[in-house]
Amino acid sequence: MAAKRPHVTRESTENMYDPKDVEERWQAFWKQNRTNEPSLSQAADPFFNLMMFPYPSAEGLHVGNLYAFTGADVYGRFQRLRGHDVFQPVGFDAFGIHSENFALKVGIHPMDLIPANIMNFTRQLKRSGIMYDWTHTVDTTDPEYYRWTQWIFLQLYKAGLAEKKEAAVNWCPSCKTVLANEQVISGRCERCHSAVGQKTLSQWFFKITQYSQRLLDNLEWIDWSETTRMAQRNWIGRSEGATLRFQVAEGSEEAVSVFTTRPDTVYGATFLVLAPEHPLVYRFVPESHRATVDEYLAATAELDLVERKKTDKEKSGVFTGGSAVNPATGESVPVWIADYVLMEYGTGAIMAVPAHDQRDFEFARAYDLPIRPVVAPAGSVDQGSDSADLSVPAIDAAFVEHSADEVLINSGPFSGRAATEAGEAIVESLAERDLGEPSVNYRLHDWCISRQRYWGSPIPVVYCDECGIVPVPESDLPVVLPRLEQFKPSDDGIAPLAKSAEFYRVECPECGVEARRETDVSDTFLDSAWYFLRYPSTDVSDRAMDADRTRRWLPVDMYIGGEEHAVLHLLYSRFITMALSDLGYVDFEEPYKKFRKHGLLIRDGSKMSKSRGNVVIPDQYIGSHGADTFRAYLMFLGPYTVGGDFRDQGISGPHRFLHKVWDAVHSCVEAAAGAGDGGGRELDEDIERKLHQTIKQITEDFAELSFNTGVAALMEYLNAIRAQGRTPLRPEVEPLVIMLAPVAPHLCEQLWEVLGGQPSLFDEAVWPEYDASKLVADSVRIPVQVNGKLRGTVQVSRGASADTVRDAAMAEEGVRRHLEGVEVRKTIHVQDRLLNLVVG
RNA sequence: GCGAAAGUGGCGGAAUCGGUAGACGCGCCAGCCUUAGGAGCUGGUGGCCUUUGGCCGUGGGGGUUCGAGUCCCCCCUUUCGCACCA
Repeated sequence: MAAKRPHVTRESTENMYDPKDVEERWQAFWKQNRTNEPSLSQAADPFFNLMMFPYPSAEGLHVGNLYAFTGADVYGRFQRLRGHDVFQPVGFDAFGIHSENFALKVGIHPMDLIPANIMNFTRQLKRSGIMYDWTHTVDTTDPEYYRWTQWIFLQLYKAGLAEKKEAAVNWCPSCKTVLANEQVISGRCERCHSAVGQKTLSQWFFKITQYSQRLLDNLEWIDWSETTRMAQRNWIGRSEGATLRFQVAEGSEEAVSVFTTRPDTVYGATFLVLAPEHPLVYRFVPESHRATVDEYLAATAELDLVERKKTDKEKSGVFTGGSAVNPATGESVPVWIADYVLMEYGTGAIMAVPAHDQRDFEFARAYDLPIRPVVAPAGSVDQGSDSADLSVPAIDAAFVEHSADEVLINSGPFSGRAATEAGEAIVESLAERDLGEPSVNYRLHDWCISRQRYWGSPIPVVYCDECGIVPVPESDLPVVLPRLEQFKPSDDGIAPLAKSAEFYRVECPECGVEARRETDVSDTFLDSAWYFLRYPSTDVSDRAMDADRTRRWLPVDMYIGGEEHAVLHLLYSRFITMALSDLGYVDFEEPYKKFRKHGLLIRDGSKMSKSRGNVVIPDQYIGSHGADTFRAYLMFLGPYTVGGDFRDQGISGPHRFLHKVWDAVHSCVEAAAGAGDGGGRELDEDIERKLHQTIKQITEDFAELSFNTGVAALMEYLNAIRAQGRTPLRPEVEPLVIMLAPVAPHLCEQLWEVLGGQPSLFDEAVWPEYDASKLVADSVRIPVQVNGKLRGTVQVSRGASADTVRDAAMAEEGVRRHLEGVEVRKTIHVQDRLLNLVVG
């Protein structure tokens, strides 16, 4: 039996790693010493590390929340160890339909439920060791918070950015409230997935569309995940084209405007289609057609958005009986109504060019309307001629190409010109007769913020018969949400607060006559659109934001959150910030310097859900393994920005690792005490190189949120220390403790102290720097290939010449065998990397 | 339909200015230590074969190259956005 290698493991059982003890001790220390509370008014090197605040559900903290927070926390602690003053607050996004529905279900009032949930969340978060500054939290349901949400509404109102208007809005029949466009996913409510209908109601809108172009332009330079920027770009949906006017009769003042991206095809516009909701619909309907039109409009009104927006259904529509004038040809074209034209996009009316638009083509086929080709495929007609035949070709689809190669036909003076260039010329000529102009259209809509629900911030407005809409004076804020015992939403679109005379009866702030409060509450997304602005100023009671602190801490340095908010929260908060910037309240227009999305956790290969019964309860694992192990496992199980698969068995790897780190540090200190030195002897060259390589790797990995490879590198480094087969030395383990600290903060605080450091490590320790000259060895082992296949390796000194390497390679048995009887025709040598011998 | 990302051992995943594929971890196997072990330690672990050696191998098929997981073309699959957007 070979001699046993000395174990790094310690024999003694005192000083066993007990996560529970260690974690409780350091959590108490942090609290007592205010370790996680940077000086908001004086910090020299501020770094605002923000994570999306949770909705405090009754089920408690979900492992998905904790995954997100842990990654953000590792990043924040890393920045702190690198010398920044890190402000890392947390709060609760506690208003909203979700809480309200849950409260209705269990019969507990949200005003009782939410504080209990928040307490529970707070307890769970504190256990997990996240570096929150608990002295600066927000709770969106606290009147001291939503007072400023209401204040923001007033600022936008005064600036003309909030407007009450009657509009066809999305109505969720199950949540019994209107929804913003962003909350309708494929025709369904994002909350409850019911098919959304449409209602015409008077609602408050924020004019986010006024910011469309700026919101789009800034996407070019903000440092965000590319996929998120893409999602916003798509959502804003800019398209360039022209607005053209089809007069109701030759020379009439009255006209139907259409938006088109293909003005080059206007000569092929053989009919006009209005959305069923278009205000001019009845302008075209003679008595003879009234009945059929009525019938069609009634039928479409019945459809919910899921039905209405099905793209695979047959096109349906009805002839109005009227006609309008094609501005290019001067021809009279029939006006139709069809539900494939949407009131919410463009002008709610289109010029139909069946030959060159697939939808128009299908509609024309269904109703036997004329199809006139005006764009010829490249090469099919001679440039400059107009010889194409006017009969409809036997095509079964619209021809939609339009590059510089396609040529216009049947287009009067524009025939024979390239499609792209002719389009601009046509618009120009129509503009001369005031029948059109170039225009840009956006998909983005104004943000409907009214909600006919109870659990939200009241919209601070009063309606007076004398004065009209009167904003609540700022000095009267907050408009407090009263405790209503009956707060069920109703089908009629009337908000629960409308049943409380005590709430809505009010004197007009301007003239003093009896008036009525707005009884709708605002969208939860308004609460969350500005919460990060409040964090540094939570202890300031006379304004939303303290100017000095805002300047010091904002914009946010790093924001980490889920991609699901790519077009909701992230777009709204950009808009609110931009508006506040224009109003002079902040001096930046983009709220987040950097945004990174994290991935999603799945469990054993499938999505976590209550119905599958595979939801991970963090408490259970923190209880059994400790928060540090749980954190390390979450960070290790996959790439943070992609997500990963949570498997119970996997947690033991990081658990063992932390135990080994504990043992290594203790045995180092014990041995050093026994030897009477500090354990601070010189490192071997190999381990020193490994250390510097590790520092480089971890520093780069943590900076780009690659926590899984970072943790792996720490494990590898510890393996290298242990493989030396002797008691670890202080210069080996000390950097390990510092670099592991972001991941396992409690453990490392303890070990830092064991090493003789002054707590807190996060105040005292300095993130190690690597020495580039120590990254590589003097001698390197490089692979030798013959015809690209690996045949051996050789050890040569760094920088060795091709000849030296080849000589060494020739001495290798495995290489020589493959060179027998053949001629080396070519030698590829990449210095310090590889030698490839090409033989014939 | 459009757009984006991704397909690597039994599993989670490393490695993409082209240069020793499978780091790290789980699991598994063997040994040690133990009254015992679901603890700990040591070693091994992509597949196949005629096993001091060799062949194959990163979804499939082509290509470029001395050399391809990585670059190019085609195809398949999955996931996620958007979706009658005029």
